[in-house]
Amino acid sequence: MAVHKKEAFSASEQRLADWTKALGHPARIAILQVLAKRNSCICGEIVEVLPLAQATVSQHLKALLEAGLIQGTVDGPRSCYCINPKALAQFEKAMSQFFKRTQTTITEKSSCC
Amino acid sequence: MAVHKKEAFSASEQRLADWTKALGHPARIAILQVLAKRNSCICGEIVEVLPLAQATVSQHLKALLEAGLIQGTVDGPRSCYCINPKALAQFEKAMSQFFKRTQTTITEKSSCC
DNA sequence: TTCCTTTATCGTATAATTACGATATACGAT
DNA sequence: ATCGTATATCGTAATTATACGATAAAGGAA
Repeated sequence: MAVHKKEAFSASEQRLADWTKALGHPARIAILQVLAKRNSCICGEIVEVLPLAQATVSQHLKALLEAGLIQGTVDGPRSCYCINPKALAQFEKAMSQFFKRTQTTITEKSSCC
Repeated sequence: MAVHKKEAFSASEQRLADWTKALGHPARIAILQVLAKRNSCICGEIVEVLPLAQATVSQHLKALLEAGLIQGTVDGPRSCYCINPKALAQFEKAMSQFFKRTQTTITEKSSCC
């Protein structure tokens, strides 16, 4: 019983799904916004701002790292995270293509339900 | 042990998270693209196109419905789904605001990691 | 009415997610 | 060398997601 069939979809679909999945939690959205606002690589400050325990924030940071949306150097008590501008730009491009594909052909009257 | 703390975040963060979460699976991305391409309310055709069982596709459709990204009238063997253009437009707007907030202040040189 | 087709739902199994406390780790400061 | 602070990881528990077969339900055709 293969519980995940990601492999059966196209690479671009998988990539977009990975990015949107990483965004699919309000805490991770909030983290990205905090990182962008400060424009620096704080970490403990994130914990102070979010209504979550330190261990949980660390997990969310890991998820964002694995999705490539943030960068980080993790050494000891001096962890440093920041936005990955290149990945975000690619993500934005993929999303705009997705919206273009799903919206342009649909008009108000053609939606039948 | 509250396993979900969504309530602790802002409404706009929750809304964006709900939408991106709904997009966070390649099957659901594929479904939206098929619905957009056909511009009509097929349903069984989706099952033929996707590498998933009918029951699984139905579950994904339900998730997209609950997120509001598609519309559907479900009566008997004549289910009818289609894109929800209004929701997609709102989603697109929220995403572009998100990217604006997270990207404009970050330049290549300011990413410190 | 009786079949057939289509689709949703139920039941179930497995895996992943979310969350937190406790602990380990790693570095700077004393 | 020891202490303190910051952060990642471990262990754990509860919830949700993913997937599918089997079944129910609902309508059209014979």
